[in-house]
Amino acid sequence: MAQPITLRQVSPLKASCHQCSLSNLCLPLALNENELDRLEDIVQQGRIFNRGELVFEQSTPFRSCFAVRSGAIKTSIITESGEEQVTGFFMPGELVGLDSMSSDAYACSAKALERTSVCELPVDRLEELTHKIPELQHHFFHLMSQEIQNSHQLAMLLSKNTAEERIAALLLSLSSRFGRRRMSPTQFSLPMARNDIANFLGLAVETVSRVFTRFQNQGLIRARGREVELLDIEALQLVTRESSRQRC
Amino acid sequence: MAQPITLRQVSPLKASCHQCSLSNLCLPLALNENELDRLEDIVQQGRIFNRGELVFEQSTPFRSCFAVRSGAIKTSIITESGEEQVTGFFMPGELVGLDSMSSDAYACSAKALERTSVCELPVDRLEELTHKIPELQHHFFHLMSQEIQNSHQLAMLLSKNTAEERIAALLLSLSSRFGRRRMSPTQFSLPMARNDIANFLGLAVETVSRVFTRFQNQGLIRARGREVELLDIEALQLVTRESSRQRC
DNA sequence: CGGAGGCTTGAAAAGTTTCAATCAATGTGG
DNA sequence: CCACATTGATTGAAACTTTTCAAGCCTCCG
Repeated sequence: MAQPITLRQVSPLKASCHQCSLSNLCLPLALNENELDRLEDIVQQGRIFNRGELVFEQSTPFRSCFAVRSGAIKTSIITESGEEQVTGFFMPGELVGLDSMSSDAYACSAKALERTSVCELPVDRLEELTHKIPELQHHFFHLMSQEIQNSHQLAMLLSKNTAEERIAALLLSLSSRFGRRRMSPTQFSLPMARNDIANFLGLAVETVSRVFTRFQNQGLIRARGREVELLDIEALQLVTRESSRQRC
Repeated sequence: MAQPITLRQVSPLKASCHQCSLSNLCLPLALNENELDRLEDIVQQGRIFNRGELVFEQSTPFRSCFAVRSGAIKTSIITESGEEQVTGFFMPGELVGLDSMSSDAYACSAKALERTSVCELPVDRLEELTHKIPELQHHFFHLMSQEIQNSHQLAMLLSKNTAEERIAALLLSLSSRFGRRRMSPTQFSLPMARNDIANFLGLAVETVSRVFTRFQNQGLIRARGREVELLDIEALQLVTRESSRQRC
């Protein structure tokens, strides 16, 4: 009984953009059957990275973008002085590596925060394909543009908002990103350490810790280590907009 | 004698991507003659905006990107609460509007900081063309990716660096961007007000002012209003890397 | 000339960082 | 299997940077 199934799955790593649960978040959006097939041809699916493993490393030759299937990835830049700067967290359905498309080397390193499965998209073949399929090119422009906007949002958060506002914003962002998947938007496990959060948000670890406990005392969240429960989402949203309220 | 020349220039606004002095900064990079012609067909050159005029406005239909020919543009987002957040300054040879390519409306407003000349690139026709010319598509991916990296750089500056470091970095950035043009990298006129600088760098105007005078007292710059002279570029570079030095 | 806006300066207040110490959780080796 | 080392998270108090508020100055332009 297993035989015929095995035969049908000769290439098990190749046959699933069609039924991938991430498809509307990830690339295939707006492609027809035929085009999806061509996309699948170039996608290497099902690569697994364990917690702490590098998906790619800054300054090594840029070959591929990676779509997160499950798990989580953090990207970071090592500055000349050796400091790490976390530039982003990537959840399932999100595409890592777009910021490297302007050079021959990766602009940042990408590390798996937990056991993580990704699809690899070699850029040279991807560019060929985007050239052949206008919708895919459009989608790619879309994704990159979105990345620019995200980064602007982050810059805004960092330049204008207090520690509480930044952390509330991060929690809400994670919540909605979990929510888009089948997971609970109010109760989840943070894939990253306090250190990563602090680094990403431009704060000291101690500040992050203090804000978490402050939120907890105010009944906004319940946090034990990386386990987080959002108890009052609306209040958290209010926190992120606090900066506005004051100036009106 | 003028007649035949006039005839050749029937469309004076259309005939200059070839000899444009910005061509290696801007789009035409790596295109052949024929391709350049096709690019020129879709580019509307020579639009002029006066100081303070909007090149495009946030939330209005997204139609075009704009390449700065001369002058300077600032982009900014108006948040729900009505605050302005400056997201970037664009100098000659730079492309404005890439962050809007993910939606049907402009993600930010673009305002001319001084009398500014731009080339308009309608996106629908641009996407057609990038589809036809792989090099142009590649170049566009390149530009957008660079924009992501720039924004990450900015986020880094905002999250990790002091007021002095931020301002030194901005001055050096402007310097190198002026330098790439025919202009002096050490003596120039800031196109933006202190207010814009402060907003962009996430500081209070007063802080910007103080740092300027501090730099002046230290002999790093000479500043009178918007006129700036960089007296000691190496020292300024040291300032930007000060954060590194401390941690080693 | 006078007003308006932009720029500068000072002093107090606020928020965040830094330093230091403690605690909890986890894993290792005796 | 328990003591111990290690790592990450938390808490407190002092130090520092930046903001805020307030006032004055300069300059450009009607």
